[in-house]
Amino acid sequence: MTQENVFKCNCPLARVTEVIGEPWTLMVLREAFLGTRHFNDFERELGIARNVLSVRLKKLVDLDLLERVRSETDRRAVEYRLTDASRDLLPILVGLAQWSGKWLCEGHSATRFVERATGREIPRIAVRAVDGRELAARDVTMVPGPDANPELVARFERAVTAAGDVQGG
Amino acid sequence: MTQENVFKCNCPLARVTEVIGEPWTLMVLREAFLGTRHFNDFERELGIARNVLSVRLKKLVDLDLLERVRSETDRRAVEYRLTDASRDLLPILVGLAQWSGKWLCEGHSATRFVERATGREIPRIAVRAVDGRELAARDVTMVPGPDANPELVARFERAVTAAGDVQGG
DNA sequence: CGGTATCCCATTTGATACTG
DNA sequence: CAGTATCAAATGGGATACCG
Repeated sequence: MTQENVFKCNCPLARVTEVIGEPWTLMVLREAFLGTRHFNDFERELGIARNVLSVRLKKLVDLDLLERVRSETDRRAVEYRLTDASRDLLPILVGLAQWSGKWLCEGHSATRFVERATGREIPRIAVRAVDGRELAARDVTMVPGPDANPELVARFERAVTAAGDVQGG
Repeated sequence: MTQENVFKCNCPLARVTEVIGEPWTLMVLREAFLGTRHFNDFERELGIARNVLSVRLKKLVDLDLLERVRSETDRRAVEYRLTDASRDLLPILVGLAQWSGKWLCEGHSATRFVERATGREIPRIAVRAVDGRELAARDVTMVPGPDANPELVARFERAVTAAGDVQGG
């Protein structure tokens, strides 16, 4: 099977690789969150090749993660702006940065996320139950939804009957 | 500048692309969360080429995201198990799946995350302040930590002075 | 079972030059 | 400013065969 087939399956995690799986894309989004709006600024800040940047921006616009609008102040300029969808990525970006800082950067703290109003650090992103309790990996499980493909459903059932510790390890 | 240089900078978000940026890696982790432990099972479930899988597993072990242990039941078999670091990715995976389900899969619900004990759906992953309030993009900002590289620090300062809406758009 | 080695091929990147 | 066009080079995936 080829990569593409897996990604086209009904798994949302697979589909998300379209976005964050592409090299540079996460960095482009970071820039957008940092306030970068213009093609040339993305290029300069990231040092990305112009053709690659062009393709990435197009795709992000296609996916509705960036909005391409003509600047109001300078009619010749174009601005790439965050959308509701990309703004909704904030918990992911914060979570990724926190996780990376903890497990990949080994104590280095290059970036911290803080609440703008108070300056206080954002607590770790966590999985919580409806009542707010924090949940560990073993407390959580995936179940197939109505649109799951039959293969995945079968796998879930096998996994559940085979062992209780699907998550934990 | 080449891609590698950017990623080697002190940005945790950049470093994280080493993990989730590689094609297949997210899928391998998904499999591990689903209980897959053996080389041949990863291969079969994902349809990934063996050489690629080999490289991915090695890297994940290198990064301490998988632990390679000899099976206790069958001495010849090898098991790849989740580690504390990879288990700590749960909020990210849940968040990504939720986000993808909402913005990429357009109403399709192939997978749902539920609390194992109650079967109730996991609420959306969110950024919260220390007191538990949910924060929006505009409420959050990044600040350079002690180990930030000077360039990023300068950019933050420029961004802050230039506009109040670094995040919002 | 758990890989490694090899080959071929497609894609993609980066650099650069050019355009409206 | 905001791209497009082109090209050489590197990378990286897939398939397959082989090995302890």
